[in-house]
Amino acid sequence: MASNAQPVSAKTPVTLREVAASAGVSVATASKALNGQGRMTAETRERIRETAQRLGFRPNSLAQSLLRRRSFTVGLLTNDTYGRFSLPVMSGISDALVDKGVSVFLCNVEDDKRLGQLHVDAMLDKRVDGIIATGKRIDRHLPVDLSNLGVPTIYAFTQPDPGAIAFVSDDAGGARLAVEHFCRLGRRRIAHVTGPASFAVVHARAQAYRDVLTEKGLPVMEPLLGSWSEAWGHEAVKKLFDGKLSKSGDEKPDAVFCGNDQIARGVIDALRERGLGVPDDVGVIGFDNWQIVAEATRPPLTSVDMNLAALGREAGLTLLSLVGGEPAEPGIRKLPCRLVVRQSCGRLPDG
Amino acid sequence: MASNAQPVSAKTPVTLREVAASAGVSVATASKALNGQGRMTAETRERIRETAQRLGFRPNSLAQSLLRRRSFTVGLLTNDTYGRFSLPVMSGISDALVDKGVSVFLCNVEDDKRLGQLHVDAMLDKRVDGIIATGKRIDRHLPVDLSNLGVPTIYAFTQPDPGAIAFVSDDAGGARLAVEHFCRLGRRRIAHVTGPASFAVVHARAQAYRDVLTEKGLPVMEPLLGSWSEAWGHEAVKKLFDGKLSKSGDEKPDAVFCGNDQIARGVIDALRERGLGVPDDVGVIGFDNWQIVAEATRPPLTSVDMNLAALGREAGLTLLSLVGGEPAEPGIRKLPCRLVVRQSCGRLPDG
DNA sequence: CTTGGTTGGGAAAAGGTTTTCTCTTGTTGG
DNA sequence: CCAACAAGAGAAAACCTTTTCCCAACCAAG
Repeated sequence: MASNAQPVSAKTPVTLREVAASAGVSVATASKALNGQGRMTAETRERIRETAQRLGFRPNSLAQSLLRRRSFTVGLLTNDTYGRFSLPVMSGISDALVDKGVSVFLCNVEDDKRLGQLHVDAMLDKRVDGIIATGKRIDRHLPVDLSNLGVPTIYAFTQPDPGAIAFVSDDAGGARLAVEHFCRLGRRRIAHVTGPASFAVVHARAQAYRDVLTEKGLPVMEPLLGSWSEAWGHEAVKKLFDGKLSKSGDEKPDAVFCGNDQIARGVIDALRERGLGVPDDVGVIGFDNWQIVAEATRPPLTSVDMNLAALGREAGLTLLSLVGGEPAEPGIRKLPCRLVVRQSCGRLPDG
Repeated sequence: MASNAQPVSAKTPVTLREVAASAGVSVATASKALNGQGRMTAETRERIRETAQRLGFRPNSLAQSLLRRRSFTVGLLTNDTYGRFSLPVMSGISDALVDKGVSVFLCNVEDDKRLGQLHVDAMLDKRVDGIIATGKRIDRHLPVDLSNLGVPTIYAFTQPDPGAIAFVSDDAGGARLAVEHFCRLGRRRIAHVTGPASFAVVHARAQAYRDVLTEKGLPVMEPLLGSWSEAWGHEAVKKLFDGKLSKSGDEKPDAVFCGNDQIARGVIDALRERGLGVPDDVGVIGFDNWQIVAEATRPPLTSVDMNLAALGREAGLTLLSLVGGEPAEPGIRKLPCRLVVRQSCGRLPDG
C-alpha cells in the first residue's frame, strides 16, 4: 500500500559500477556501502544506498556465486512425474529453502539413466550447493549414481546409497497407528488388505499389523496382498467375507486396514454393495491420506498420512546444514506418520 | 558397455587453468581447443581434449553465464502445489528444455503476493533467461506482476497479462469433441453436468455444448452447474432423471457430458445405483483425462485430454526462441484437446 | 615539527571462462 | 636473400562482485 516509487525495470540490469559512478564513488566503496561493510561516513553510505535504490540495482547472483563458490541453488531429482508422493516432498523442500534465498532446480529423470546423468551433470555444471533425491518408491534407486559427486546429497522418500543420509516415512509406525486405533475403538477382527509383495512397505506394514494384533491378543488374519487399485479392494472384500479365513472360523472382519486409499475406496464400495455399513458394521482405514480420494469417499476416509511435506522440510534443512559445513550422521531417519481421523473408522460406542 | 575410465570426482572441481597447465598450454588455447575454436595443430587440440577428459574437467557454468549474459536457466512459477494441471505442463516444459541444456527453477508461489515477489526477485537475481507462468486455473492471475521484467515471459495454462504470449487449452474445442462423439454414436438426448459458474471454462464448454447440439438439431438441455466433485455428479443424476427437464418432456438423457472426471465418476456411480447401464443405457464422457480416475472407473472413462504436456512443450520452445531474440506475436494460442476413448461412452450399435 | 594513530575511501586481485588482439615462427614466392 | 604471409599460440580484457590491502589526509601528542 505504501506507494514506493518502483524503479523502472531496465532492459539491461544495472550494475554496481553504474551505481558507483552515479554516486561518485568507487565500486569498492559502493559494494561496502550496500553490504554494511567497511568504514565510511553515514552520509556516503546513505547516498550510495539511495542511488542503488533509485537505479533499481540488484546484485548479479552469478558474479556473487562465482566469487563465493556457493550458488544458493540446489538440485532436486525425482522420477515421479505425476507424483502424489514426491510433490508434497518437493513442496516441503521448497518451503524450507525459499526463506534462505535458495532456489530449486527441479529435474524429472523418469527411469532413464541417460536423462539422469544429463540432469546431474547440468546441476554440477551450474554449481548447485547440494542435491536432494526423491522418488515414487522408498525401496527403489533413482537411475543415477549420486555417491561421490563432490556436493552434499540427501535422499528423501527414495532408496539411498549406502552411507548416505536419508529421510523416509515410518511405515511400520504408520500401520501401528491405524491398527491400534481400531483396537482402541473396540474392533476385534481386523483384516489387512494391501499392495503387491514387491513393495518393501507392504511387508513393513503387514509385520506391524501382525505385531500389534499379537500384542493385544487379537486374531491375526493373513494380510491379503494384491495391487494398489480399487478393483483389488473390491475383490479382497469378496475373499474376506465369502471365504473362510482363519481357523477361528466363521466370524467376519469388523475392520479393514488398507494399504492405500484407493484400495480402501474399493473396499468401502464393495462393503456397501453387500449391505454392510461403514463404519457401523465394518471400520475402514486407508493409507497415504490422498486428500482428493479420502474426502470424496462416502463416508470420508480415515487414513494414515506420511507427513511428506515435513519430510521434505527436514531434508531441505539438513542439506543446508551440510552445505554450511556442519557434520551429520549418515543413516536412515524414519519420520513418524500421523493418523487423520475422518468417519470411516467409527467411534467409541459410548463416544 | 565401453568401460570408460570414469574420472575420479574431485572434491573441488577442476578448472580450465589446471587443464591448461597440465597440457602445457595457455588457458586461451585450452579454451579454444575444447570449444573447437581458433587455429591449432590437430595434435595440440587432441592433447588438450584428452587432458581435460582425464582430469574430468567440466566448465564452470557460472563463469560462462557471467560472460555470455545467458544462464541457460528459466524460472517456472506456479500456484498449483499439488496440481494435476500444472504438473503435466511442467513436465512438458522440462522435456522441451532439457535437450538444450536449460534447467528449470520451480517456484511455487501459492497465492501469496509476498512469496511471488520473493521468487521472482530471486529468479531475476540469478539471471534466468526467461520465465514461464503456469497455474491451476486458466482464468486467474498469479499473485505477481510479470510485465516489464526485462526477461521474456510466457504464460501457460494461466491468465496472461495483456499483450503477453499465452498458451491455453481449447476448452470449447474439447467440449465439441465430446458432444460430437456422442452424436456420431447416435446419442440423441445429451446432458451436460459441469462445475461452478465462477470458472470461465464452464461457460466456454457449455456454449460449445449448446452450439453442437443446435447445429445437429438435437434438443439442448440447460447445463447443470455445480461443483467439481463426485457428490455433485451424484446429485446431478437425481435432477436429470427425476425432474422434468426440457419442454420435450419425459425423455431421459441417453448421454452425459461431464465437466471433469470426478463429476463423471459420480454420475456413473449414481446411474449404476439406479440400475441404468453405462454405456448401454447412458453414455458418459468426462474432462481432464485424469488417468488415475479415468482408469479406475467402471467402466473405464472416456475423457477429454487437454494435452497439457504438449502445451508445456510449446511454451518452453517459444520461450527459448524469444530468448534467442526471435520475435513472436503476442496473443493467446489455444491448443487443441484430444478425446481419449475408453468404454464409458459406448460404441456404434453395429460395431 | 615529527610521530603515530585514525578515518574515509580507492586500487587491485580473485573467481573461471571466452574472445580479441598480438606476437613469434616458419614457409613460400619473387 | 628478402618480403609477405599464414599458422600456432599466448596475453589481456571482459563479465560483475567482494575483499584485502593500501594511501592520503587529518588529528593529537610529544
